[in-house]
Amino acid sequence: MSTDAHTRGGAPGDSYDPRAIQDKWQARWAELNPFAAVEDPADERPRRYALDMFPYPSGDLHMGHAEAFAIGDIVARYWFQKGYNVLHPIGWDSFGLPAENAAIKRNSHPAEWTYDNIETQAASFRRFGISFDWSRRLHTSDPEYYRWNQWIFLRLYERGLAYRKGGRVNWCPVDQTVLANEQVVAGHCERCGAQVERRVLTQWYFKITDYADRLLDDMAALDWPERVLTMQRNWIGRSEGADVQFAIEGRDEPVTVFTTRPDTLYGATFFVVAADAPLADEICADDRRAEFEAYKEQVAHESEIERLSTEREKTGVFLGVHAVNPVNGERIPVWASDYVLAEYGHGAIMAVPAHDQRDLDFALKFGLPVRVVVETGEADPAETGVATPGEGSLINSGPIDGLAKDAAIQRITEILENRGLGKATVNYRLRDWLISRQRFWGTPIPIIYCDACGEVPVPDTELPVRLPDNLRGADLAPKGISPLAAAADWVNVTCPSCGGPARRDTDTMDTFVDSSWYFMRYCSPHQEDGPFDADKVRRWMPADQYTGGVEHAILHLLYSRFITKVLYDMGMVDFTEPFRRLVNQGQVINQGAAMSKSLGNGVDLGEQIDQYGVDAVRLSMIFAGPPEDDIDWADVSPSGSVKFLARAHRLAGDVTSAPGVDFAAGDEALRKITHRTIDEATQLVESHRYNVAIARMMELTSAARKAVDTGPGPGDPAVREAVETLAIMLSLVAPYTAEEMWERLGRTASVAKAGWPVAEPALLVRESVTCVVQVAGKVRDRLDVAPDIDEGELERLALASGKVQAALEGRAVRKVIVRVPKIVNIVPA
RNA sequence: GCGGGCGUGGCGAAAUUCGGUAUACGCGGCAGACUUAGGAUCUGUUGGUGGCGACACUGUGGGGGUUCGAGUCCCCCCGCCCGCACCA
Repeated sequence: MSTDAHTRGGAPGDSYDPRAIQDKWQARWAELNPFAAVEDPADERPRRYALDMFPYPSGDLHMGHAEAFAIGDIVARYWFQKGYNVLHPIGWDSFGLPAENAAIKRNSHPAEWTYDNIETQAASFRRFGISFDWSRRLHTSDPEYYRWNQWIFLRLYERGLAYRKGGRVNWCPVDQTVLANEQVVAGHCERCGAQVERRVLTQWYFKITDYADRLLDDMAALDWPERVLTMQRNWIGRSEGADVQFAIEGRDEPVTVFTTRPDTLYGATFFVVAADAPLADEICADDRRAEFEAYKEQVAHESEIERLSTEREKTGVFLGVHAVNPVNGERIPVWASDYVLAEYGHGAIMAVPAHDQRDLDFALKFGLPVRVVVETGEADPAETGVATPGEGSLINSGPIDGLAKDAAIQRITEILENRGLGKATVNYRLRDWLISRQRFWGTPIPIIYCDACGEVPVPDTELPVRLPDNLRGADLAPKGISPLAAAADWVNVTCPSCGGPARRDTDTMDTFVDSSWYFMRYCSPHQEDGPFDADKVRRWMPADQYTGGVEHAILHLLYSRFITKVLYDMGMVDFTEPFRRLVNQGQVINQGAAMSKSLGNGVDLGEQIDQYGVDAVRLSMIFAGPPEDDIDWADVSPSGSVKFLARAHRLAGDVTSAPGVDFAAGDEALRKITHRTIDEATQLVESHRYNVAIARMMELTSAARKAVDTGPGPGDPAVREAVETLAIMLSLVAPYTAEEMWERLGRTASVAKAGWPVAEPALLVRESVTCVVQVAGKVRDRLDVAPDIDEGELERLALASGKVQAALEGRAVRKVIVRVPKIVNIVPA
């Protein structure tokens, strides 16, 4: 017999050996399959859908995955314990660039790397003890999955929501593909960090802008973190205002500008066109051409960083032409500048320097006039250099003089509309979703180009358009066009419409298309005649909780909401929002910084598990703080978690009463603690304060220990009740230990389905409570009183206290506030 | 600059719903028990200052306010984190 510490203080076999327990129960769970969702429509238990953001299969699971899935698993396991019919699926977001890069490097096919990693992660998930329904596993790179991406694409195409257009797009020079606006962060590629370039290309788009208002309005009903909702709101960027037409001298067509302040139209003293907009080129006067071209060149070469700096001085050139203010006929000079964005609004603005800081900066730099048209009571902007964008009454503005801002906006808009010179309108920052990618490892776009028929959709019956399997290694190296273009056999097809020679689209879809509906596929993952079974989706969706990282606050979550609304409009689903509640877990960091190779502060999940066991790692993550807070692994004590779990485990071995014993005969003091713990822990779990719930479990553990050692003893039924309660509650975070405890208690697996305990109200009643007695707001005494003590009696007791009298120092009592039974505050004169 | 969030012991954090014992629970520290030993385990203790002590004073970023009573509500300020960033 070894002198191993764990064997002291208990019978042989009492040692807590996480690894042995893990191996044992992993095998048992594989047989029991306790977490399969039940599809039987006759099953009338409440249904719950616990959804986790599915992983990308890059290598093994890491600490971040562990935390996210541990949190999601608490919710799922709690619902299982409550007896609900729970859907808790898992799959892989398995298309994407890293697989392609790995294939190039290893001279192999992306599928090899991808599916190897999926197997690695699947094994790790099983080891990590997550309560998945493994029968629903899906991979977006399977043809059985991506054929439905293509099917959904075609439905959008039919509805005019998928369309091709030419235009300036974001191009990542490293990944050699275009990017959606959402994938450009501060001018850099969201994935690889390279500085994004501009290219003019014809690409496929999804018309998400048609849904801008619904995407905004429907947020009201979502139980999501405020910051995510705010980010989405900002991203959509709705602003109300008016389009106003300005005639340009020498141009037949007027030019429209968007403004949120049509009330300041009389204050427009110049006009600015985005330097890189075609309009600037078109209207530039001959004698200004050279100067303009030089400026355009300069703008084209400045880096994003320079461009984005708000500190930077304004630049621009006069284009030698004039615009005419539609309301007063005034001629104002037209300038070109890079502070006006070609992509937003109409790429041109009316400049009102008195009431817009950017316009004022420009006016002061180039000596343009400043005219105040809103009397705000502030100093003259031309003098101070500070624009006055606030409220006030209109001046120098003809028919709208004297009106307040809102009335003025309304009036001037009417005038413009009546004269056909403008109209009230809404503008959005949101752009359509660019989904084409010039890469291989993704869903082929199901479109064929025919010289005779043009753009022809692949018929549904010919789906899926499979990726060719003869491209590998260097064939996939980025060339600026899709590697698929090199697969001549694949590209050249006959036109589905006329039978003539035709070519496939060689781009693949953004992988965010794959992930924008996978949560519906989980409801019927093997469906062969559609993306999902509508009845089943109606039954399970929307997801009750969605757990994952905040990095998807805009991209994935916005796209998923959009696709859901499109499917709703198609009559395929009966809900308009896919995720009721969203939980963003914090990051796992180490020593104050994100884990990174360059810092050398990485923590390996597998090593942590080897050292402390799965349960201790999970417990440490959950106990460290609220789910949304970052966890600094340097502040966490997994060995402390092991200690606690070993204590709980030992307790289960100490219980000597038989399973099924009548708890009512047990020690009342311990029973009260148990039931109070049940009551509090239940509320805590439901309000997602898992760290506090664990604190309550620790207290129950200590109470049970005391009862065994120095109280009613290990045979008391109350001890069994306490330890069984502990095992069930612990099963949410430490499933292996809980299962082993359950078995040691003589119960039958699985503890995961044992049923969440219910507190008996009679045991929640307190015999006495502590009443705090304050004098002038300071605590002077504590009294043990009956919970139902009456006010007069409590006041009398409080005043009778020697400590209170001492604190009063003979002063008269002016006032006594009594809040039975918890507090008495005595206010001296 | 705009928007969102936050600030509590040596550390991670409780208490914030609905104003009512600030620091639960854990880590770390200190002391003790059991030990050949302890980096195991168990027990006790642990905000600060003063006092042998019962205790007293003080304490939730700073300042002010409301209240019998404020970590919690209101106003101002300071600091930190996140998002957006010339969006007309």
